[in-house]
Amino acid sequence: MSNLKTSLKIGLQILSVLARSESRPVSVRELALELGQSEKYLEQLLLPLRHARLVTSLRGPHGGYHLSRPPSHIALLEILELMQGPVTFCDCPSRQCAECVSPAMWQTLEACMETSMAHVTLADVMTMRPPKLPARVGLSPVWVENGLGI
Amino acid sequence: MSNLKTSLKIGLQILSVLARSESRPVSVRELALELGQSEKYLEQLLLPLRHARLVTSLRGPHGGYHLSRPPSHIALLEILELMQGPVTFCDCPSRQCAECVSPAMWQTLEACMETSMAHVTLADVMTMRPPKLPARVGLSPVWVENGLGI
DNA sequence: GATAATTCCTAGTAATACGATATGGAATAG
DNA sequence: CTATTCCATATCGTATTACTAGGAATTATC
Repeated sequence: MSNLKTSLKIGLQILSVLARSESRPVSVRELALELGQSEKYLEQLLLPLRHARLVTSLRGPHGGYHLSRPPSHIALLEILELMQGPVTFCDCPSRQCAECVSPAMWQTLEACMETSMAHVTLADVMTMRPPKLPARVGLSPVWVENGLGI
Repeated sequence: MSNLKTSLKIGLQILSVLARSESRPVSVRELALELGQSEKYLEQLLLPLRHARLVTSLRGPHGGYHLSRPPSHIALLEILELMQGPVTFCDCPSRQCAECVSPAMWQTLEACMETSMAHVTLADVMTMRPPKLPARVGLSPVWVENGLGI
C-alpha cells in the first residue's frame, strides 16, 4: 500500500501538465482527456491548488488554469501539504500522549521529511531528476553528494 | 490526521514495556493491563513481531514475551515496516506508471525516510532522546549536529 | 443581449481501509 | 491440569478517501 494519497499523485500530474503549457491556460476538459480522469474529480483537486495560489484560473471561453509561479519555485512540500495534509506522525496537540512514546522522535522525523521535500521542486519532479539540494539544510537531514549530479 | 497507524504506535508501546522488564517474560495479560488494550488485540500485534524474531515467546505458565535483542539493536525502521508496511510512495512494480511522475524522486524520498529510521533505535525511542546518528549516512539524509546532544 | 464555455461551490455517495472485538480452539510447558 | 502462547477467521463500526452530481457565477464571442 502506498503512503501517498491518489489526490497528491494526480495533483502532481495536473501541475506537470500546466507546467508544460506555460503559455496558455489549460481547461479542465483538456486535463481530463490527458490524464484519463473525470472533469469533476479534477475540478475538486484544483480547488485547493487555486486557494493556495499555486495555480491561477481564468473563467469563460478559452479559460482554464495555469501555474502562478515557475515550476522551480514550487516546492514538493507545498503540494504535498495541500493535497494530503501536513506531515504529522502524531497529532495529539500536547505531544505528551501515550501514543507519542517519544515526542522528540516524531518531531525530528517530521522535520526530516519536511526539510527534504521543501527542497524538491516541481521542476525536479518534472525532469525526473533527483532534486538539487544544498550540502546541508539547517539542523535537518540532507541529501549528500551521491554521484547523481547533485 | 496522523500518518502513522495506531498499530505501529501500540507496537512501540509493547516493545517499550518488554524492554523495561528485560529479565522476565511479560504475558499478554500484563501488557493488556498496562496499555489499556484488549488481550486479543495485543496478541494480533505481537504476531508479526514474533515472526520477524523481534520478540521471543515462552509458552505455558509464567510464559510471555521478551525482546530477542537489546533495544539499542532494534531499528525503528524494522518496527515500522512490520506494523504498517513498507515505506512506499508509489507501489507500482515497474516504477514507470503514470502516477510515478518521477520514479527517481520517490525512490530518493523513500530512501531518505528509510535511512533516517534505520538509525533510530528502540533505545532512542524509549529514552525520549533524539536519536544518535552519524554525521553522514551513506548517500542519504542524516541528522546533523543540532545542539540537542547528538 | 444571447449563447456557450468555462470555472466555482456545495453536497452527496460509494468503496475501502483500518481499528478493534470476538470466537474457538490447538499446542506447549510448568 | 492449568496457564499461557499460538493461530485463523470473521465481523462490525467508523473514518477516510475517491469519485459523482447539480447547478450558480463569470466571461468571451457572436
